[in-house]
Amino acid sequence: MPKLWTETIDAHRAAVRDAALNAMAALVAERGLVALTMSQIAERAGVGRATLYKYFPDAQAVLTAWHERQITEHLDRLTTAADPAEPAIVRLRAALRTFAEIQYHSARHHGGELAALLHRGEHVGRARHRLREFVANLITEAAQDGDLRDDVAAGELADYCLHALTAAGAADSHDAIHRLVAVTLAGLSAPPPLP
Amino acid sequence: MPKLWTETIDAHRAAVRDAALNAMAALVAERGLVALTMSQIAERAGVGRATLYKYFPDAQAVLTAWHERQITEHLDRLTTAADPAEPAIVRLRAALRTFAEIQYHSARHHGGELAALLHRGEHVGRARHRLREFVANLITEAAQDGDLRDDVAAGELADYCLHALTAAGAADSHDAIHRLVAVTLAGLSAPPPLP
DNA sequence: CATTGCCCTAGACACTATGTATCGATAAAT
DNA sequence: ATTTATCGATACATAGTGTCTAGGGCAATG
Repeated sequence: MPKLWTETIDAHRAAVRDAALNAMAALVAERGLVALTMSQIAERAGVGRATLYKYFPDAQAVLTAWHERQITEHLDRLTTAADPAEPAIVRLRAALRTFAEIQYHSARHHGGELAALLHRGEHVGRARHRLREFVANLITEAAQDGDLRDDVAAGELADYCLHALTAAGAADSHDAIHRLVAVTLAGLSAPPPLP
Repeated sequence: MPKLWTETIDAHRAAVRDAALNAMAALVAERGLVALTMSQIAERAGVGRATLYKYFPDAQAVLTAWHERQITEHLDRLTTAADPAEPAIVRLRAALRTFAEIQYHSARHHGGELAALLHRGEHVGRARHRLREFVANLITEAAQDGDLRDDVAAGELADYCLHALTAAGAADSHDAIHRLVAVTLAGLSAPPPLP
């Protein structure tokens, strides 16, 4: 069984990697992005500084990896947020609500800077793109059902949704989140009155 | 006339300060936020490193000052975007359109990281708050005219608007910006159908 | 025109962070 | 028990930080 070998090794590597990402998030939350250093990440993660360099080449790479992990995790929660048997508009509503909740908690646990960068910036790449496509597909489906406007491309509407819902980070209550989701959905569902 | 003295001194200080902020923006755009250093800012701004420390205590302070300058500048453009004689809904539309244009250009000139942080984060403070209040007032007025929904607080709607329109940074054309503004306004104007 | 203040530049300093290389130690797999 | 791979520690040259001091430039006074 050569499997066991790589399995435990990989498990350890994953643990160290996770510790580094968590340490990074905590440091940014309390000291800001600009002051982020490899030394502090290593110390906070309980790992040798030289060892950390074997996992990430620099602080920017740690930040990028954290982004990737967060967005992947968010995507998992979104995809399991709704029963696949429901109509698209219901699944969309559930996904958007979940996304808003994530933003709400994310803005509180990590600092504002991390939350702000989470769903922007080119370096995020693949995971960010999958998130956008997931929402865009739901929108396309719902539009085919006649539940949403179809005069704007689904991709553009998905961008609109994801950005609008980041306002949940500034919400001051759970009810405010629900109102925000309702307003955002109104932008999607209302057909244009008269050009 | 001791006035002349302070006038030219202040003019010089403002020039150095501006050069530092511009240098900072350029550096972040091409090297990223994490790699921002006082040395590079000073060099790029054509100013002694020790001198820069008399203007800003650290790199974070330069970043914050840049934010403040940008948002103040944006607010000026928004307030002059519409004829005060027009009804509130027209002024709101003009302001939102202007804001979207700003986001579009901002995302291209400065890197994604700076644009992402621009309208988030607590350290921005006063200017950010004024921007929010300006939009909130327009929304309140328009709601009183019966042109907008009044079932959600104007402040929450203002947050929704400003976040939704940051999607303009990802737009790929001028027409896309117009569609985004229309969708965002639809979220504001549509009264809830039936709870 | 010389003087006075102010501010800037430049250089130096001690300290911390970076990135890399090497070492013995540790722990898993054969 | 031996091999293999990683780890922590240490070391080192380079770069960034924050502060201080000395010297120069320039506008406003006398």
